[in-house]
Amino acid sequence: MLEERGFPETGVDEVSRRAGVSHGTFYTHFESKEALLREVAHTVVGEMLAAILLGPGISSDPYERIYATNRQYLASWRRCSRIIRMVDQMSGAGEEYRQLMIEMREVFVSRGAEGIRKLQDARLADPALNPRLTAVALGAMVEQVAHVWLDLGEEFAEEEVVDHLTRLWAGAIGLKVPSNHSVSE
Amino acid sequence: MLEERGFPETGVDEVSRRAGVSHGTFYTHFESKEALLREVAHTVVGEMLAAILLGPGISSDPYERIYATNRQYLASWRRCSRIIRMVDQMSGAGEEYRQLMIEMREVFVSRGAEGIRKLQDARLADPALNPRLTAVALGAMVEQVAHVWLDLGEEFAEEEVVDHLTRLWAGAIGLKVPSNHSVSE
Amino acid sequence: MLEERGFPETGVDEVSRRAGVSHGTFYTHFESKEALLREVAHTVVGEMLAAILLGPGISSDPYERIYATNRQYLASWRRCSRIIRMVDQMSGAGEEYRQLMIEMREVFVSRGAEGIRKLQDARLADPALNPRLTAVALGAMVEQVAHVWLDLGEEFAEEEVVDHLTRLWAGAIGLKVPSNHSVSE
Amino acid sequence: MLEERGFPETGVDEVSRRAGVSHGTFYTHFESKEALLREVAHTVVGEMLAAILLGPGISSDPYERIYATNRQYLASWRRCSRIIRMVDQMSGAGEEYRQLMIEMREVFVSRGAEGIRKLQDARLADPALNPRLTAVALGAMVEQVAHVWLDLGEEFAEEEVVDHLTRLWAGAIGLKVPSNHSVSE
DNA sequence: TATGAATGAGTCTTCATTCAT
DNA sequence: GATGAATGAAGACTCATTCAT
Repeated sequence: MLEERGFPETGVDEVSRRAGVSHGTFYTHFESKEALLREVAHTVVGEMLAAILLGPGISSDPYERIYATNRQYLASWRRCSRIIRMVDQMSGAGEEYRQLMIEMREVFVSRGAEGIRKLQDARLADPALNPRLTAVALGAMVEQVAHVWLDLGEEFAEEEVVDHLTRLWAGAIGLKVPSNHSVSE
Repeated sequence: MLEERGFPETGVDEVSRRAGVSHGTFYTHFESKEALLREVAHTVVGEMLAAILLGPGISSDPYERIYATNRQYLASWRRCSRIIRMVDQMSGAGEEYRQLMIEMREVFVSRGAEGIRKLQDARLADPALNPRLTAVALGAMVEQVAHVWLDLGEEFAEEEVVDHLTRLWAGAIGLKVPSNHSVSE
Repeated sequence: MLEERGFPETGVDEVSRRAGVSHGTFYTHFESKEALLREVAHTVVGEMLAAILLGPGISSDPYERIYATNRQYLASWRRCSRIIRMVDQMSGAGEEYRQLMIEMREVFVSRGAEGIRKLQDARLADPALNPRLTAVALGAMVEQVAHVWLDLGEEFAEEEVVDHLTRLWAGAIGLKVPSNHSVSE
Repeated sequence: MLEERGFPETGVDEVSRRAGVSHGTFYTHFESKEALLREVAHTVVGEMLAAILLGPGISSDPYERIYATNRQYLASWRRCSRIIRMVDQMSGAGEEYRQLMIEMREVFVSRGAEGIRKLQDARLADPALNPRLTAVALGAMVEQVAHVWLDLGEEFAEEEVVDHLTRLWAGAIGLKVPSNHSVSE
């Protein structure tokens, strides 16, 4: 319910009530309201990372891999978006949260950068691109599309979203889109 | 200071103190705390829109235009990011703010989609792309890069960021990057 | 509008607005909000007294006189009730208002007592009654009936109310109700 | 202390302080400041009603019964007057309070009217009187005398007040005062 | 360990009053 | 004299936190 009303707007009473305990009991489990967010944040970020890091070598085809990762990411985001964004919001207020966001993003970015670098080495991607900056930008694209699509109600079919994100990503780094990949997957 | 601590965490007292007036005076100017955010939000969104809508026909070269728009956007974002993101945060709580975000995004998205459609008509962009979804995705990329770069402290040179965003955007839609645009420019 | 919302609930702004001046101007006319009530109270009490003291020797028939006075009182009350009751309310808070109520009542009571004494002397009223206490009680009856009837919405015809008050008053002091006074009069 | 300063002038802080708890605790017991008045009002009205409805068949002599009821009423009023009048004051502002007053009065009035009707049927009271209007008027007399005497400081002996109220009431309805009831009783 | 009454700092808001124009 | 922006004390109410049971 943190994800529904935001951290400052969510009261300890409400949290406790939904957990089926008295608000007094809350403090046997968490040192403070902030400690709750800390815990939740770490848990969710962990889940997010785990989800992404799992689906690795489904395929050796670069395009397939990008596609699989994007699909994965969107699925994870659907579950975690509210909390992640809440932590992102808090990053304006507490350095701890800023670090948490940076850490989380770092995993995605470094994986993405590594992948791009390999494609460049294999002459499959534009060698002029800064791998890290490119990974940041394309990761940002996927993340923000997830938000706009899932949270702000842009109406697209999931297939179409994943397909486009992958095409755009591939096109952006100069990876030729294989002719056998159609919009309908 | 709204942008520093977030809306719920910022007290009317603090706003007033920084404005050098008593908290009573606050209510001479704003009907309520919410009215302040409303006013600020509309103002900032207006500025954002104005800034973007200005720089039009700088060039007829599609790549140049994308480049100019990205530069423009980043400059605007630098001034407004905190407020825009605050409104975005609030969009989870109040429909009004959600609408504001949607409206603002709509302007960017529809302009972008229109541009993409024209490029497709001119055979300069991949005709298989859904113009709107593409505009959403690439707009999201620019927006989120601005956030990650400016707010979360990824260290890149501004030139490099603008250059890459433009390359990626161009590549994504299949616009061939003219040879005379280099990363070091 | 004091009479509509009560003294504590009526703001200086509201008073000023209705008077068509700025709230700043209020203080050129009244020293304070309390001064306003003081002034209004004195004025209204004055009107009330004036109204009653006017209609004197309409008739020499005691019953007629009681009747005329009751009718008079009800008419005055209709205009002043809210303010009078407000002052009565305030009498719990400020001695000044208590005095005002006492003064006002004193005029009615002493007139009433005087009338009763005369009737006793003329053997027309029960000589066992304490004139003052009787005047207090019967005055209280009229006053409170006015309130219950006019303010709390008991549904009676005005004629009937005046008639009954007079009958009751007359009967209470042992004044024989002349046979030619009917309820329908 | 509500009774001392009136509802609008009494702060939650003051109530809490006198109750020996913090103002925060107030809201553990009452949902709002208004809820306090509501509760107090209902309680007091209940007490008032209970007190009156108790003393029933002390005697079968009509005069005695009127006397007993008046004494009873005055005693109850002494304890409740301030709160009752506060509710009466509030009846100008909130319909709920107006209803409360009307309900309370209704009990007294209907009982009084019933009594008068019986006396009329028994040829002991003036048959020309409207029982309800008469009950309203005489009830109003008792109520307001209680206020003037107890709250505004008219100096009378309690015995004398009860005695006179009874005489006046009896005389008003044409009930012959038995010779064995003296003023000094 | 669980509870929930109690706490009190803190929040938004109102309003009588002042004062420079 | 009239104005209305500014003031700040005060009000009702919230809520994270504590603690006796």
